[in-house]
Parts: sequence; structure tokens; C-alpha cells
Amino acid sequence: MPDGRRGYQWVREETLRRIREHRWPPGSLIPPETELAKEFGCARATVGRALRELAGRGVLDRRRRAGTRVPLHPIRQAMMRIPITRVEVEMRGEEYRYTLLERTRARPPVQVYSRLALPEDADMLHVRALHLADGKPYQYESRWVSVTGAPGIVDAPLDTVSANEWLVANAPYVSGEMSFSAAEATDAEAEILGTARRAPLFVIERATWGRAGPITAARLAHPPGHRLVTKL
Amino acid sequence: MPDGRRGYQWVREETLRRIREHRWPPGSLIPPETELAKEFGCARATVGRALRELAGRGVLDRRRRAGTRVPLHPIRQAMMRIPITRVEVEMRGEEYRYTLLERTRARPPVQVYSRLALPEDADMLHVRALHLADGKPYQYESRWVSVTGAPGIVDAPLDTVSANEWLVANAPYVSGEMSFSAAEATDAEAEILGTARRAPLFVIERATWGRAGPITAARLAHPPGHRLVTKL
DNA sequence: CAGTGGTCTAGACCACTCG
DNA sequence: GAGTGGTCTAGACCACTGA
Repeated sequence: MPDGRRGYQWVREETLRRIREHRWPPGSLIPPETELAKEFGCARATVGRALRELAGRGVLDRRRRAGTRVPLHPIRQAMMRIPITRVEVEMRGEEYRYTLLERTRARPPVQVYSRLALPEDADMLHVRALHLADGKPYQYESRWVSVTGAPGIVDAPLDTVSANEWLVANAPYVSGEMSFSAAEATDAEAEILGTARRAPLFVIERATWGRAGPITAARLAHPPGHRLVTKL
Repeated sequence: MPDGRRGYQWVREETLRRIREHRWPPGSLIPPETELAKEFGCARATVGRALRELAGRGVLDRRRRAGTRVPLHPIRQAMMRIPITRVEVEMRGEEYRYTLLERTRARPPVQVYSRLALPEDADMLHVRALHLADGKPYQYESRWVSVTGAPGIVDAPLDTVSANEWLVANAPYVSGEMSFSAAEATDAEAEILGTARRAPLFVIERATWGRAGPITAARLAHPPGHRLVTKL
């Protein structure tokens, strides 16, 4: 091996190689840290770090006393990087534009208040907006923001800064959920996004909670052709 | 603070708290490792590990000499766990069934051979299958496997084991890609999945390469209602 | 209860890069 | 050049848990 240094990255890649080439086949136990450290000529902590990272990716399964095992059915962990929409568009090298379509203080519909576990007469702001990339519709955003969860929202300049971006900077959150799905465009959505009627939209739904309770629930719809890509 | 131990996990959570509560606001520089180690009463390596993990999640941005910064626009890293379909269904507590619809040795269509960078007369196996959960269509799989990339595939018992599962166990891969999107069901897909015509499908596309070249390209389509969920 | 991974430490040196 | 994070080490003790 023409590799002088044997750092944790080298150990990590060598281990990955052995797993992928089935030198350590699915379901098998690999040697303990101490042994690998001896073989690789490095400290046990170095091996530990390498194996820990692989376990974090789902490539290994580690348990005390039981040892480190190559999983029989590796769970693919797809890491999707999702920046705020403006940055996402700019990273594609396209010109970003944003249009506020609606900003209304109102009672939320059932789906929203039940999903966030809010009372049905909660004081919320409903924001609808269109994000454009190079002048073409990129994402249609429909969002409900709790006024008690993010008080400043009522004074936020939502005609220039998207609610998402404002919230990131101003509403600390402690937990959240996100989901991906496909849905048929409603007539209103089709018109706003400039797609055919009942076109298949790629939908991201997001909900976040702060220390004081629910902050926001958003539905972000992309026109057909949009893809989320990741490496394995 | 009623917490006796100050391990790296404690440091990680405390740091996360300070970021989320904006005690260390977006865009700001946090104190160097040495200083935090003093404040938290632990070794620098312990702080280092905590901050490294947060940086890995995109919650911090670290650079030598420049220090550790809270990003102005955090990039949400959504980690999706995607097991093989059988396990995915079983984890939902549903009964898994699998039907092989087609198994043909053939020349691939343009999209497939160009995506995998194969010659257009490549020797491939085309497999179509339906995965069912509790008797209901769960996923329609259309897959092309390179016979040179995974020679054993021609003898694999694909009527009982899905191609995916067989490949995981038998075809070491070194790299791959995956993408998510929404697409309209073709008439054939609609019939197989039992959906309305032109229904919006959630589509996962996957391609993998081995040491010796391309292995497989697959398109996995789910009927409307399917969601991929993750925590933030 | 012994062997495995999990964690921590103190110290050292290295590698980058900002001022 | 100096200060930051990046990495490594040797050793230690702890926490689980399977045999």
C-alpha cells in the first residue's frame, strides 16, 4: 500500500472498501478495535473514530460486548441538503425572485391546527408566496405561522423577505419534522405554478416547534421535473 | 445546572441550546475550543468532538484559524433512512408480498444506458416487479441490471427474492446516486398500482456502480399518499 | 464476568489561513 | 506569524451485555 499516513480517514476508507468488496461480507463480525489498531498501526482511538463514522452512516452496526457487525440489510441513509429557497436557487446559478401572494391573519384549517396541536381558534398568520428561478415558477409556498409562537411575524416585512428566511433568523426552534411526497396540483396551484391541471407536484411539508410551542407549518410545492438528488 | 457529567453529549446539547435560543445568534463567532473547554470543565478534545458533530449536521461552520461560526443560513440536512422494500414494509407492521412481473434479457433504452454510461448494445436484464403491503400495491419497481456488472443475476431466483435484495447481498457497489421526484403515472403503471389514470406518483430513482462498472438503474414508484418523513 | 465498544484526558504536533 | 481547528496517541476507566 503506497499510503504513508494511516489516519482515521484512511482507516475509514479501507474499512469501507473491505465491506463493499465483501471481504467482510454482510452479516459478518469484523475484528475488534484493538486488533484493527494493531493491524493498521495506529491507536485504538483512531480506529474507533473511523468505525464510529461508518456506524453513523449505517454501514456498520456496533454494540458493546457484541462487537462490530456488517448489517445484513444496510439501511441506506440518504442525506438531503435543503437550504432556504433563495440560496437553493442561487446555488443553481439562477436569478431568484419572490412574490408575496397573500398575508392574512386568520383561523387555521383543521389539518394545520391538529398537526401542530394548537387550539382551533389559534391566532395565526397565513402566508402564500411564489418563489421564482430565472423568472419561472420554482416553488409555491403555503404557510401558517403561529402569532404566539413567533410574535414578531406580524411586523415582518414579508413582501421583501420570505417567511422562511425571516423565521430562520428570528424564530429559534427546538424541533421539527419534514416530509416528502407527491400530490396532484389543485386548480389554483396549477395556475400559480403555470403547470397543466392536476400536474404531479413534488411536495415538501415542514413543521417546527419552539420552546413556547408550535411555530409554523408549511407546504412547499414544486412543479413537475423537480428532483432532490443525493449520493450513496 | 443539575447535570453532574459534562461529556461531549452534554456539551453538544448545551451548544445547540445556545444556538437555537440565539444566545449565539446566526452569523456570530463562538468562543474557541480552548475557552469552551475551560468554561465547561472538560478537555479540549471533548469540546472538539461535540462541535465536530454539530458541524457535521450543518449547525456550525468551522474553519481553521477563522474559528467556529453559526451559519447565517443553516442548510437543513434531512437524513432519510431507506431500507430495502421488504424491511420497510415489515417495519410498518404490514405483511410483505412480492410479485415478479417480467424478467427479460434485452437491450436497454436510451435513458438507461446513457445514465449508466454503457454502450447501447449492453447485455442487460430487465426486471419489473410489484411489492405489496397487506395485499395492497406498495411499490412498482422497474429495474435494469447489467449482466457484466453483476453476472450472477442471470441465475438469481428473482421470483422469490427481489432484485434489490439479491443485489444488496451479492453485488458489491462502490458508488451510487439516488433521487426523489414526482411523476404522472403512465397507463400501465396506473393499472399495476391500482391508481387513477395519471395519478401523481412518488418516484425514487437509483443507480449504482461497482468496481467493474455500472450495476443497475432502478425506478421505484409509489402510489399517491406515500411519504418519506424525517426529523429536523 | 470478561470482553467489547464508549468516553475522557493531557499533551503533542500539524495544517491551514487570516490579519 | 500566530491562532485556530484537525488529528493522533497512550492510557485509563466506564457501561453494557452476551456467553
